[in-house]
Amino acid sequence: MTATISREQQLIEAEAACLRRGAKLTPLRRQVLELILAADSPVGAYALLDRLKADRPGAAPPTVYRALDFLLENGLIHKVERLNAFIGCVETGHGHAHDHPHQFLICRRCGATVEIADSAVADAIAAAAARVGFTAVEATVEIEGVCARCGTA
Amino acid sequence: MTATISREQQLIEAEAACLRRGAKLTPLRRQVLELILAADSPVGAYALLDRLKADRPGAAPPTVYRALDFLLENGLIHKVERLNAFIGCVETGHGHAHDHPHQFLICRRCGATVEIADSAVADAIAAAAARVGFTAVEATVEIEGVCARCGTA
DNA sequence: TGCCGTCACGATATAGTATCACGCGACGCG
DNA sequence: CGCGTCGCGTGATACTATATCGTGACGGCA
Ligand SMILES: [Zn+2]
Ligand SMILES: [Zn+2]
Ligand SMILES: [Zn+2]
Ligand SMILES: [Zn+2]
Repeated sequence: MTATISREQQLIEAEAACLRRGAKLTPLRRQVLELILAADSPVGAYALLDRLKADRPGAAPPTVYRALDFLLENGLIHKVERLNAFIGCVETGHGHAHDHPHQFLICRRCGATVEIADSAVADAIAAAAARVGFTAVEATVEIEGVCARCGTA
Repeated sequence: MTATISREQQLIEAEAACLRRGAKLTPLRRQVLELILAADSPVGAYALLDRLKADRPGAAPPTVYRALDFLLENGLIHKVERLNAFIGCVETGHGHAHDHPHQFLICRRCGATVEIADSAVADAIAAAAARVGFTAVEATVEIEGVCARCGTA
């Protein structure tokens, strides 16, 4: 399972990024991040809460939402709006910017969700916005369809 | 107020589109659509419910959600995922397709949300998906930033 | 050392969004 | 008339997210 290696690398990257930013990846926050990275699809806040309760019986909604806020602010995870769920950020090149252009591909059959960072899409969006005098700051792009695996099967 | 004229035109278009599709725009559904078109920003389901209750004291969540489902299925409105709110579709050219490529521009200052249909964005998205073997069916594109009015002010 | 501000987090309550399940009456059709 | 479908009323429930208060740990600074 190569995914395990990638997950651990992501955790190491995350700790490094927090160090650079002066942000504290506390045990609780790290544990929530681990839970998100361990899942193979986006995870809802209450699913995280349930899993968290195994270790921390006192965990409540604010516990997980505060951790999620931290992880979002530090660019370690993203929210998938269509699913009300959270997924780890795969971007490691630029040091987990607070916010970077990205898009999601969501498979309708298997639920797999992958993050891509296509600059042509980002450019087209910025251009379309500028054409009507709108200054784009951030864009949610969530593409539903059928992934390669499900398409051939 | 030219918007009023546009709204009435939208309602007429909506009725025509439903006739063509064999769908029934009942008084309740029409009223919900009117409420959505009357608002100058996207409206939440419970805001609609509150306004609906003025006329229909018995209205409950399923009342409005069923109407919203109908309007969504018939392409008369869209959901803005980032806001958990609904907005009228401005597309009248192709007869309110069940589903057409579109993008939203959401102003962070004034909350104004406008729908555009930029084919360059749609093409870039389809191309980016195809590049990784993904067949795009539908895409949510919600662009946050500053609108022309707020940018110059 | 003592004071103080900030921060992470526990704990309780509440707000906001969406769906389920049941039933009934209107309508269209054979 | 018998029957199926559909629109919608009604009550309950599930799911998602935030508000508020308190407390203990830590770090800066006289
Ligand atoms: Zn990312
Ligand atoms: Zn798939
Ligand atoms: Zn539209
Ligand atoms: Zn504005």
